[in-house]
Amino acid sequence: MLQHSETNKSFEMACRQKNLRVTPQRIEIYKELAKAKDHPTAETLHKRLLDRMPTLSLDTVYRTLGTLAEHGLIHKVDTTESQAHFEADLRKHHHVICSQCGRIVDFDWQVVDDSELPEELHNWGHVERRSLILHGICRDCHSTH
Amino acid sequence: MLQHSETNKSFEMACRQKNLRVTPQRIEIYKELAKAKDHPTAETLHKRLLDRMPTLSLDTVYRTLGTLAEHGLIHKVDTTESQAHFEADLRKHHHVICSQCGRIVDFDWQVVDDSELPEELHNWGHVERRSLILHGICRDCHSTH
DNA sequence: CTAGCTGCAAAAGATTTGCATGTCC
DNA sequence: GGACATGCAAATCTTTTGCAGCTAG
Repeated sequence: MLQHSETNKSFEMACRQKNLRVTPQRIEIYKELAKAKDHPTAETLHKRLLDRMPTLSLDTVYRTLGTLAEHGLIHKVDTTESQAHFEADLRKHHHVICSQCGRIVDFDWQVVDDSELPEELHNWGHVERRSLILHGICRDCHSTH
Repeated sequence: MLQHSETNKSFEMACRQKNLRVTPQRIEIYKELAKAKDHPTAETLHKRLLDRMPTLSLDTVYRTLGTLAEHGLIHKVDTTESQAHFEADLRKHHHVICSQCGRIVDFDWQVVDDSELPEELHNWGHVERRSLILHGICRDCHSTH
């Protein structure tokens, strides 16, 4: 993740580096995503931003998230759901998803990050990122049920 | 995966076990998915089946895949795409996805299957399945570009 | 200035639902 | 026979696109 108080500056620099214009919408969308811990969808982010930016349109949120993801400034979470979930944290990490409530939680697992990939992949092509998804039932849902 | 020539029988038994009716549509959809190696979408499967079953409707394919996935007879692939991809192979395995062409390829990686999960997950809840997604550019796309 | 972004409205794409009919058990 | 599944059509949900005006660089 782009760091702490630096977040904004780093984001603007990253945009410039990719020839993306720095607009107030992009800054706010990025800031909102960066501070979110719940891997929000475009719609969720849009709702959260409406207070601050009453004229922000949903399609701008979609476009912005798409553009940023395309340029690697944010990530789309590998999810089985119909709505796309996003995150600004670019550090290596993985996700556990509760099949019941759908909540997505981050965790680290260096075994997955650092082990050499299996032989059979050596001539598949170039692997850029490893993303593990654990499926299960979280404690809350399990005790509720 | 339910085995070879047994596929059909096993599938029917699995359905009965889950109290799902065994209908010709379900059998054909499952068979088509089981023999596919490309993790097809509902629409793709539907097209493939239309020759054999001209009256099969797309919404039945959606409903059937949804039902089977819900009961664990097939899996939805954890994908960042808008269209859902399915597979009948229930054995532990993982996926590499080419960001360019979108093709999904299976591979095995026992390190991921067998290593003990990180401490921090011990009180998250109950993890049922591990699904690793590798993102990258496949050899074909890389040489083309 | 001008290429790129935004907002609006409308379209497209993907999936779901209501209902009448048909079929599995 | 009755609960469940299917097919059709229509609705819904999610995302994308065309276009005219606006804005960052």
